[in-house]
Amino acid sequence: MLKRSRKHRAGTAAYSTGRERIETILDAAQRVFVADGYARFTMRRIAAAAGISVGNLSYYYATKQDLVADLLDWVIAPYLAQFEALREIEGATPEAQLREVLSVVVNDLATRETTLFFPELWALANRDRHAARQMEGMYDRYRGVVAELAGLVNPSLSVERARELALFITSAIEGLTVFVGHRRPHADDMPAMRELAVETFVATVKKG
Amino acid sequence: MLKRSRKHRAGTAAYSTGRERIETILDAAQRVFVADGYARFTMRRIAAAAGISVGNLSYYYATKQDLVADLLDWVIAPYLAQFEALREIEGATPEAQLREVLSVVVNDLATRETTLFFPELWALANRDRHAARQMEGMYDRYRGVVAELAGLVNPSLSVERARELALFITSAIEGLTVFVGHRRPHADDMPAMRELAVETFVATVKKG
Amino acid sequence: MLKRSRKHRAGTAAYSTGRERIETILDAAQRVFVADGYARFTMRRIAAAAGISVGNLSYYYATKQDLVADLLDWVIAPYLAQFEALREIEGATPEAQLREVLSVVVNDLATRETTLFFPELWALANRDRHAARQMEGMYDRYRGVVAELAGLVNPSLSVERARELALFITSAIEGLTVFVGHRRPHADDMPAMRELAVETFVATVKKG
Amino acid sequence: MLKRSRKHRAGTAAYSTGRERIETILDAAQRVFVADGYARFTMRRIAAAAGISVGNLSYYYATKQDLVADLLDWVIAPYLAQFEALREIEGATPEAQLREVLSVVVNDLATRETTLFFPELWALANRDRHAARQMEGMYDRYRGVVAELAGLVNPSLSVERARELALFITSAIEGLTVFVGHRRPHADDMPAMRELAVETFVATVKKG
DNA sequence: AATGAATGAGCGTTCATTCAT
DNA sequence: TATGAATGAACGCTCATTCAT
Repeated sequence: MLKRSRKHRAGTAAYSTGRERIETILDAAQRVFVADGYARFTMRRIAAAAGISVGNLSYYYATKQDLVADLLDWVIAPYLAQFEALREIEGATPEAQLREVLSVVVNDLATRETTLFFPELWALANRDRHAARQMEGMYDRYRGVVAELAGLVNPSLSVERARELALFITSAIEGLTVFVGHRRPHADDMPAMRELAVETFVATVKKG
Repeated sequence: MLKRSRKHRAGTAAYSTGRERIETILDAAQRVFVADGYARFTMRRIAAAAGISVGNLSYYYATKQDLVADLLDWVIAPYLAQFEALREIEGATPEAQLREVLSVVVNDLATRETTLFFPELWALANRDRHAARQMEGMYDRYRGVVAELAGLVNPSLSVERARELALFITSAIEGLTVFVGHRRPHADDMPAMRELAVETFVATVKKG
Repeated sequence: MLKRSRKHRAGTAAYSTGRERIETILDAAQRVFVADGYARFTMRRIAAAAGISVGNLSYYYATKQDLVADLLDWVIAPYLAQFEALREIEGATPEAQLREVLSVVVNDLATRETTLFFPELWALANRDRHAARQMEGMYDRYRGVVAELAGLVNPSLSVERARELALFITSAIEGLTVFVGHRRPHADDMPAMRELAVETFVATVKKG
Repeated sequence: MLKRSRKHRAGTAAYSTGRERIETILDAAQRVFVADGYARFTMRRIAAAAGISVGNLSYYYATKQDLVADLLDWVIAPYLAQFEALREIEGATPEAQLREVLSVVVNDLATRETTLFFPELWALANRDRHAARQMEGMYDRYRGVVAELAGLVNPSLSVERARELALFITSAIEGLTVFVGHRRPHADDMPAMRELAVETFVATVKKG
């Protein structure tokens, strides 16, 4: 999972200490969210993880909701950056690019952060409108990349059909997280699953 | 959804009232879990939903952990029953049976209970060993059915390969829950997704 | 300040311990309110004063608002009882009864509880609708007694004029609280003020 | 309301900007005190109302206590100025002057600021010695004016008796604040109360 | 079998205050 | 002068759990 971002929603961050502190906080918040889940994602734990007082955490994020919003942006940003980067692999055929994208995404789902973060996010999105909207924004862009590549691989695809295929393929891949993700019971089957995913979904695109 | 279970509680439950009370509790607990998620799954809410006192809930389930354990069995049981039932569709070809199984499972994921319950379960399984074990037990049996049918559809499949294909197919289908499940942003694409899933994964099995 | 009451709004109080506990709580709450004022009227202080845990206080009064509502009833009740009792002084002329009522009320305002409680209540009533309503209920009945006696003392008074006179007289008397109340700077002038109040306001009634 | 004061703060305030800032702060503090009451009279709210940072507010007033002290002077000053002005109504008889003073005071108590400010002040004076002293200083001068006029209206009054009458009259008038003040339940009876107050208390002075 | 009563820890949030810049 | 940054205590409230009745 890559890093970066700083679209914070609260806090002032005029001084350099403040700017750094926000990154410290978001980093700590991510660690807590990943390690303990949303049920134990408390201001106190986050403050402790960031090495600051609860009062100071509240200074930067007046409400937990604000912090969650910023955290999701912060965590999602590197994925977004990754998708944009994948789009720009030069000199490869569209099919090779599609294969690469699917491979990279499947590989990523086996990282500790991704395996632990996303199921929490899915559950959260079922209860929290803001979280749902932020999550959907990310997946929209992800699917956009896949749909675009699908259209290049199989030019007979209508825009709508390319979108449908991308929705199917990306959704299906997310499902692997729960079963072959980091320390999940079938993590050992990861290589076979990656190959199956790539071959199956490239075939799906070609068939239309 | 069907019934069953009561394994994890300490009490006697020898009287019919006791058994009924437990069912009342588990039913209430499921409603709370589905409606509010694990983060708001509290003993107080469950007691209120069951129409009993917190004290009495504690009589049946001394700890929240015990209740969660029984709840998972209780919720999972009907899915298990469903899988067994699917196995026994008579007079159809193996491929027709496989198509039917995949269709039924995809359809089910769009019900409110399934869409809301499973992401919570996946998240929970990442933190709680007991939950992980119970979840895995269910998916094992589900995959067993799919693997068995895959072997019948394509007899050239080794047992191991059939298992792999079943893991891939069932995992991928679960991923649809998050995006085309009940009231999820792409719920309207459900029919297209169901068809794609059935065609794609039957082809995958045939191809081996 | 007299005691009694038990019109509690929250809590269950089915057991005798619970019933007694509510009185313990209200008594403690009154002591805190009188001793520390509304600004320091906190659930923690009240719990400590009652010798119970914050959690248990919350068990009886789920919100502070509920507790305040009950407290006001609890504190106001004896005053109400006092007014009703004053109405029933037998064998005295209406003027003697009116003099007695005014005397009693002026005397009461010099008690510690009254001097400290009522200014807090007045301030609270300016911010809190519920408190305002409860306070007005009490003063309504108080003024009713005075208006009734005024009508007996001076039968030429219209009902409306008697009401006006009662409003004026009772309001004016309340004003003394701040200056000749318990440990207030002019507490020594209490006897003179009482006589002035009685003579002045009886004359006002007679004059109409 | 007029201006003045700045006694209780530690800083320099030698620059005109400093003096202006203090006035900005006191003005904001008064607005908060009147609008929200002492219970919500917080440094943060005041700073926000004054459009400055909490840190800067602390520069001018190191403690909340200091700010309260200055605020009371600031709010009280215009009332004092008003009393002095009343004393100097030329060309009228003493009785006309007394009537005028009582009328003005009763009218003032119906303003939003007075209705909301004074009950808070009375409650505060019961807990805070400084506040009590400042309040008493103001009322002393107010009563001085009334006592002086009483002596002119009824020359047979001893100085002591004039003081007693002034204490009674001014205290009684304050009581009207709670019931016929701004948006109080009997605000509509204000004209009748004003007339009753003037007639009753002028008669009291004449009678001695 | 069921309740009400109780605890102590923890929740998100606000507070007066301090201090480096 | 003025700010942002920080603390530690306290706020109202909810929690899982325990226990007498």
